[in-house]
Amino acid sequence: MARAATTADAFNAVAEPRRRQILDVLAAGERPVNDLVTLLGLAQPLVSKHLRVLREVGLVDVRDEGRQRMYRLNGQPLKPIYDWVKNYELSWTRRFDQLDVVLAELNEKEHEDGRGDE
Amino acid sequence: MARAATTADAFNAVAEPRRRQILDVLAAGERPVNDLVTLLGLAQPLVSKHLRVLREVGLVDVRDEGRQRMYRLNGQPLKPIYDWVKNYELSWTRRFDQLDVVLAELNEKEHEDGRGDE
DNA sequence: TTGACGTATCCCCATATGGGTATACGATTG
DNA sequence: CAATCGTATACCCATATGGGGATACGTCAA
Repeated sequence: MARAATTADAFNAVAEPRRRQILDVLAAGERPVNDLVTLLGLAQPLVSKHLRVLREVGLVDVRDEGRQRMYRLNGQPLKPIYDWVKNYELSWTRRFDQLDVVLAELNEKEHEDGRGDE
Repeated sequence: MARAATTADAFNAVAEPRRRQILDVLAAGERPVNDLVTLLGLAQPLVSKHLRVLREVGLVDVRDEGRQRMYRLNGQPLKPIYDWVKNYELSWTRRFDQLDVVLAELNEKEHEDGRGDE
């Protein structure tokens, strides 16, 4: 088996930086494809492909407007990601506490002053 | 170019469900590889490979203990993910507001009947 | 109608994935 | 010393990626 499809879930879809960029742009409001092409400086087919992935995961909605297609953000599929990482919030906060402990031990050992930097 | 390496950043590393599972287990405390093999029911080489990815992204630390290798969680690399998704928190909350608006419009339409489109 | 525009799709490629199996390597035990 | 445990690595595969170029398709303008 190869890597999971990018369309498997929001986790995979959002792993691609360009896709995050697109969402960041859309966060400001609805946009036609060409706007994204210009703003991101990517080839149009590329943008369309990324948009397709985002669509399949439900991260964007489309609306036909004449010959343009307006894409709009839908953050809902991001919630599982948020919920998952949120549980680790302490883990990088506490990290500093642990680091402090280690540093304290080192200090004691050296027994001679020595406020390390970082 | 193919897809970005799984070791490119935490976003990619964490896109794999098994890797998230591993982190979830380690969140409870340090563990040797075999514990993970048993707990996750995966082949040992697979676990080692996933751990390697996590290591390269800095999501886990290792410590040699006799012939075992104790893996410990380090949530710090998850912060960028948290920071990014956090900005979209409103986006799935507000979603419901927008839905309310749509529903309200639909109601109005049903009552007065007016323009088509959506 | 023809033509131009805005997008999506098609085909081609290099890459590296997750999984499997076999094996290598260090540490411990006998 | 040899045998064994705990892990990591080496290979082999099928898969589908992100990017490029060309083109098809639908919509609107002459």
